[in-house]
Amino acid sequence: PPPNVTGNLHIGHMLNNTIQDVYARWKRMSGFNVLWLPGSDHAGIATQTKVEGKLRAEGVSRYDLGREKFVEKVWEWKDIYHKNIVTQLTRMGASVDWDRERFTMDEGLSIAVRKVFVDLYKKGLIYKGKRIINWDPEQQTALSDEEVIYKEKNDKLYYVKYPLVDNKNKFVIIATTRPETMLGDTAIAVHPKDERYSNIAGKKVMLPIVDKAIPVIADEYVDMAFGTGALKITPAHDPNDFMIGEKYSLETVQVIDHTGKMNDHAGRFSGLDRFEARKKIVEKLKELGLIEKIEDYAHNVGYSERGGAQVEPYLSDQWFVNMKPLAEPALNAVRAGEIKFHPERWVKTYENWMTNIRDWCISRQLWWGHQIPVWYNKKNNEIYCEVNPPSDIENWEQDPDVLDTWFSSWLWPFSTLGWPEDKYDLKKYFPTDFLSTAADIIFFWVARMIMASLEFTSKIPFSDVYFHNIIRDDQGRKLSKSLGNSPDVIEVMNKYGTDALRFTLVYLSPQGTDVYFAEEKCEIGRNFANKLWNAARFLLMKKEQSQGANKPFEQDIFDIWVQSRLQSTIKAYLKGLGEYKINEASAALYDFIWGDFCDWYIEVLKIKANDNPDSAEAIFENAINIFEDAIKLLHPVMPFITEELWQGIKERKEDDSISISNMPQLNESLIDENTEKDIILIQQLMASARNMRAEMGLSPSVKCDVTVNCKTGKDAELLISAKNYIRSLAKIEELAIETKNEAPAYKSVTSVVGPYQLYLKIEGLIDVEQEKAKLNKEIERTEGFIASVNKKLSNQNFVNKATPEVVDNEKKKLEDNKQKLEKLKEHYKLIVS
RNA sequence: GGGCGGUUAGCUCAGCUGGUUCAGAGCGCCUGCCUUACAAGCAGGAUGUCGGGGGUUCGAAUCCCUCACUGCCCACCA
Repeated sequence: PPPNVTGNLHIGHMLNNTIQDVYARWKRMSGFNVLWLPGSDHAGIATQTKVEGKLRAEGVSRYDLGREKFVEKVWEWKDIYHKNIVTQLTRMGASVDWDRERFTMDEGLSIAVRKVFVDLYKKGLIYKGKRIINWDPEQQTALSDEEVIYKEKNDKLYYVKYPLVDNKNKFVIIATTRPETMLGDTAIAVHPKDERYSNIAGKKVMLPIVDKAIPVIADEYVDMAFGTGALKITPAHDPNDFMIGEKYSLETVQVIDHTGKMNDHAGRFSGLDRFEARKKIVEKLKELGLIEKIEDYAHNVGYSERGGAQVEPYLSDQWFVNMKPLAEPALNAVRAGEIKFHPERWVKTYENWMTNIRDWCISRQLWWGHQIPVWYNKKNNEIYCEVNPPSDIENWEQDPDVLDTWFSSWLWPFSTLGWPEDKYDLKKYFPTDFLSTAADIIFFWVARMIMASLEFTSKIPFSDVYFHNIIRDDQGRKLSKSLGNSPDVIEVMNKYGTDALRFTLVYLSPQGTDVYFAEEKCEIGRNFANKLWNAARFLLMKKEQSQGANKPFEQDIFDIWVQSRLQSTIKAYLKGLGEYKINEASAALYDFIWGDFCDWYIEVLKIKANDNPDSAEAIFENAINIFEDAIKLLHPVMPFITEELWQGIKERKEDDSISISNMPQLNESLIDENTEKDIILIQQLMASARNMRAEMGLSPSVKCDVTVNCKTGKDAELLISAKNYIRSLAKIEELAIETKNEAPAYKSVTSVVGPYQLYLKIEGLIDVEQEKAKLNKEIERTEGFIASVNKKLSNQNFVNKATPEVVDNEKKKLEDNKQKLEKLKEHYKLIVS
């Protein structure tokens, strides 16, 4: 999807491009031929506005330059910003195919635009019509409905008295927010059932100031409850009034011109700005005693999305696309699930818009854009609409308007691949698979691409659409230049690293939410990168130190475990990416690499290598292989550091790259849930031992003695298999693993972990009172737990209705905790004695 | 007016196809560690009536209803 050429990459683009890059790299490493086609959009109004602004600062207007010169200036601007975008995309590591880069005003894309226009015109789906459209009086161009942003504004509601023609002492009072348009009133409307006006409907009132008699019509459109129940009708300056005007064949009188100033029909107000005129007209009405009252009134007012000017409903000749026929197949494609939205809820939004779709105003009175391929014959007003200009060009004049930017963007998925020619790229890469975009352009762009694709290629443009998160600042405010809360992406990359930023963004972005971002959050990614770096450095160092110690080593429980964890991680990773939950995929990697591999496996290997010096190199080589798999999985998110590490951990061929290596395949047979559970138990046991040490105030350098009473021989075996690791990692000198059920002879503190009762030997005195209190608390908690399980099990409903496994589980819980309670009580006695 | 979200530890959020990885993570905070990869680190710890109320169920953070607050989108009454 093409970014605009109007400015710099911001943090939202960064997220969007990272997401796209993750999918491109992931699929590429999974054996697919991936095309990620870069490009940029000429962004008609936005760009023209910027360039005009720049010229204005130099004291030049576009009219001074003339159309041709001005457009040249815009191309110059485009070149600068385009370079900027390329630099930034490269910097963030986007693995796009630069050879296929496109711009919406390329020759090829321009042909596609003209072809589409001509086809639609010939099919009768494009027409020119005089309508009320949204007019930007500053840019002096028409806008589509989607380009108008409504904001609440505090205004006034003016109550104006219109005298009856046949009785100048009687009035109809209308309420309006826009008194300046009254000069163009051609009727007054009331509701047919409104008794207040039943004897007035059909009569005439005098339009004040203008002193013209206008009819009072009765129409059900009028809301009796609003204002006075009487509505002034200004067909030239209000879309609803225009409708009523057509219905009753009312005259349209235009009083505001294309610059937002009052025109000649405004009489003595002619030449005034619309807002200035409002004041003057209200003054005049006051003078005439025709203002009943003025109230404060908050209402929604439309502004130009790009320029910010208050939009004027304006009657003019414009080009429109009849959207209904295009919308229907596009709606069906999404409803039928041919195109899937993620998150799915956007389907409703899409349906809602598509079912109420209105004609699209595509002509813009700008100079920057695709000029409409329509020529008018200078002599006979004949119309010529073709991709190429007429041969006798001197006899024709081209329509001066350009097309809405989106009229080229909506062709992007196929116009960039050579359409309308059916070349290799189009055959090979179209339809595409994946679109990632911001939800705010679902109507502007996504919906229209679907419509255009179906209309012109009979194919859907893409099968999956991901609406990415909106990035806000850490207080939840929108990022904006005026607030100064939009981080400079390049600066953030300089400070924390590109990979850190990329990782942080996707890690913090759960599907379908707004993300509160602050650059400090990049510490997450930076620290993670640092961890990776150090882990790799350590593994390599160890491997080198133990060169030649290649004796095969025995796989122990931790070796089986780490393989299982790796496979479980791959599974979660694939699931996350498949469901468009990149945060879950990246969290799975983060947890595995940091929590499992670094915190536990590497620590275990230190011990293992010490115990088996002949196998040391083999042990670390094996670890490096696992690490290599992990960084391959991570590569799509953190391309730079993973490449660097991948090159470093093994000998590589020149020109080889992790980005074209193969993703590790999921091997579910290596997932061993029992071993994973066993290791969790061992980890908990160690944590408990460490905790007891800490609570006893043992210095980390002091070793201690521990006895563990196991419930069964099998439980004991598990500990024996990890005995050395437990001793080392929990700093235990003597570790006695017993299956008997009595406390050791030495003085100790105790704790219970699953089937294990731990006793930590205490030298000297212990604080009996403190220990008693602790035990009491634990005993109470256990008793409470037993009571609640008992209650559950004595509930016949539970026993009968819950699944057998759940009931058995409860029974087991009860049994375990009863034993635990017993042991705790025994120990309590021991301490007290 | 219509539609769609959100409300879980001080902060930012996971969990939401109902039942021990069901109360979690990161940051922040407290304690102790320069343990021979990493102080951007390691070990340990504290903190929540899972927005209020009601319902369904043997069982609800998880499903339903309702209220409150909050964000967004669409339409727009002059």
